[in-house]
Amino acid sequence: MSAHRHRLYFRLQRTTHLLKKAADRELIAAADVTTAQASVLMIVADGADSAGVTQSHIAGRLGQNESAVTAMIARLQGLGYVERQRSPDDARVWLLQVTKKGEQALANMSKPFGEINRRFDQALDSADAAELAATLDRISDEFKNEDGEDK
Amino acid sequence: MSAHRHRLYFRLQRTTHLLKKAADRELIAAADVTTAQASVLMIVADGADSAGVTQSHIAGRLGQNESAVTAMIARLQGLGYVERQRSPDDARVWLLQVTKKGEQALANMSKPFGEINRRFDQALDSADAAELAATLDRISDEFKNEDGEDK
DNA sequence: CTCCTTTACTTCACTAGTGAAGCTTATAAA
DNA sequence: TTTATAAGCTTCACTAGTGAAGTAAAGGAG
Repeated sequence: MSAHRHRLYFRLQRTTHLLKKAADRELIAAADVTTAQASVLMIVADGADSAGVTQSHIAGRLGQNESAVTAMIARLQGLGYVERQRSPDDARVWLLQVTKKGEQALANMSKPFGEINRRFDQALDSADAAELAATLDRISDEFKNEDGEDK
Repeated sequence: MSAHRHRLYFRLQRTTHLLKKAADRELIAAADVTTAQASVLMIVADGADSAGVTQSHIAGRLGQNESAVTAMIARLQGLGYVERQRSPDDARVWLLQVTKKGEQALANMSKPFGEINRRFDQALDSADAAELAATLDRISDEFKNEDGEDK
């Protein structure tokens, strides 16, 4: 009954929504990307060593459908932040890479993200932050399992 | 640096997204409403005593724009879950009320919500739940302030 | 009483996601 | 080898939000 008593679903939803709204404003102002675009861009940049990241990898990372990634990559391509080319090994998959313009956008993000994190740390002390991260991971584990990739 | 170290923004986003996805599936199956619709319906039902709830009240509660509420109420009206009539005191405002069909939907929600909360409680003990609620409220307070109504 | 600002809601173009259905390419089994 | 099944991506119709711009009614100086 604890979750019900604390209305955890609604609190989580509302807090995350507020945070996204604030973060989107700062990111758009400073780097001309949304937070959703930033997440994808960072995942692509992360796998830069491995000669390209696939769309299904991104979907798995974010817990989203592949159709969402298709649409997002189309927007990022349109903005000139990522490029894609067919994998030589598998004719179904696209390998994604961040363009120069994408790198620039990533660089421009660090300041607004720093600002967001500063505000986070203002609301939370170090122990709270660690506790929150652990709690969120436990909830994710509980709810990802219906169709959930991990890793 | 604590927030950064724990990638709190991404964890919060991902966990909330996963949770919404799971909750939407259960709610749609059992009550034929989405979680977003459920939130609004519950707020309208909450203010049932006061002869009607305004749209801006809902927007303030959820931390959303009024334009989002306009669209949502239109959908809920189309589904037959809410009704609205002009306030006698103020010709600008609509007073919202839950219909019989809406009450039925609310009744049908309690089982799936119970299920969601059961899974929550499986991942979290009682102390974690209280701690999480408090932490989320602190974050909300920190980020709602740019254009934030409270109450 | 008029003018000005604020409040309540709407409209529009846009981003961002879901789930179902479909296409193409890989892969494994008979 | 054929053939069935799975994997990677796409398309479609839909929900749900943002922010900017607009309309109409209320309220508060002067």
